[in-house]
Amino acid sequence: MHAFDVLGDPVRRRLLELLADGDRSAGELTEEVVREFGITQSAVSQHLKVLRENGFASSRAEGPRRLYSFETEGMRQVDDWMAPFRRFWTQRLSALETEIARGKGERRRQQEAPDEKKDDDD
Amino acid sequence: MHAFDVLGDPVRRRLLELLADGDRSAGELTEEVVREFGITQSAVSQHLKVLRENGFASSRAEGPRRLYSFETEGMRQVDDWMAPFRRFWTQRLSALETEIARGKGERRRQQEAPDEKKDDDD
DNA sequence: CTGCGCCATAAGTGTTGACTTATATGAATC
DNA sequence: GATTCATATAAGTCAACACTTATGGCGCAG
Repeated sequence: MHAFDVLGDPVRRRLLELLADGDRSAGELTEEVVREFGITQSAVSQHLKVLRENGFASSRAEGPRRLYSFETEGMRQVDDWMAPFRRFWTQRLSALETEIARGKGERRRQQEAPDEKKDDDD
Repeated sequence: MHAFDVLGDPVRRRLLELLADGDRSAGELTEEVVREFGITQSAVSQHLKVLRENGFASSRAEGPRRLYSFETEGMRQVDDWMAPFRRFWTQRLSALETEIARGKGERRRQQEAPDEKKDDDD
C-alpha cells in the first residue's frame, strides 16, 4: 500500500492527528475515533495495523495495553514526493526560483522560506 | 473525493509529474501514460477529469486539442494538512518553528533535537 | 488456573473506483 | 456537409478495501 493510500482514509488521518499530540494507548485512540466516526473497535484496530505496516506509527506493549507512537517515515515519503512541486505555491519567489518556475528546469539549492503558521483543520 | 485520494493513484501522480514540467496536451500526456502503464486513452481521460475536478489541473481548448496545466490548489490542501506534522522530521528547527512545536503539544516527548548545524541537502 | 479487561485477527459482505469497450462531441479539413 | 482527428462520456465488470460480527491471544488480579 502506498503512503498516499494510507492518508486517503479520514479515520487514519484523524488517528495521526491524535498521535501527533503524544503517545496514546490503543484504547484511548479507539474511544475517540469510535465516538467521532461511529465505527467499531475492530475497524480502528485494522486502521492502526495499516499505520504500523506503512511507517506511520509504531506500538509497544505497556502492561496489558499497547502504546502507539507517531513515526515519521510514512509522511516523509509523501513529503519527498511533493517536494519538487512545492515551488508552485510557495509565494515568496526569489529571482532564481522564478526562473526555474518558468520552465528551464535547472535545479539549484535554495533555502525555503519559513512557513507561516496557519490555523487549518480537516 | 479527498485530495489524498487523488494522489493515491500512481497514474495520476505520474500525470502531475509530467505537468510539472510544463503544459501539455491531453494527447501527449495520454501517449506517455499509456506506454508506461498499459491502460487505454479512456482511462487516462478519466484520470484527467479527476485532476480537474479536484484542483490539481486545468485545461483549455487550443484548436482541436486540450492543453492541460498544473494547478496548485489540490496539493496545497495536502500540504496544509501535513504542515503541523512537518516538525517531526525537519531537524533544522528555527526559533519560530520551535515555538510552534512547543505551543501545540501539551505533553512533549523526551527526545531532544540535536543542536548541530547541518547543511541542507537533497 | 480462572475469569476479565485490552487488543488483534478471521471470515464474510457491500461499496467504491479503476478499468474495459463502445459511442458521443467538437473542431479542422476536404 | 461529410470525414477525420482529438478527447470526453456511457455503461458495465472486477478487485480492493473498509466495514461488520465473531473469536482468539495475552497480561494480570483474584
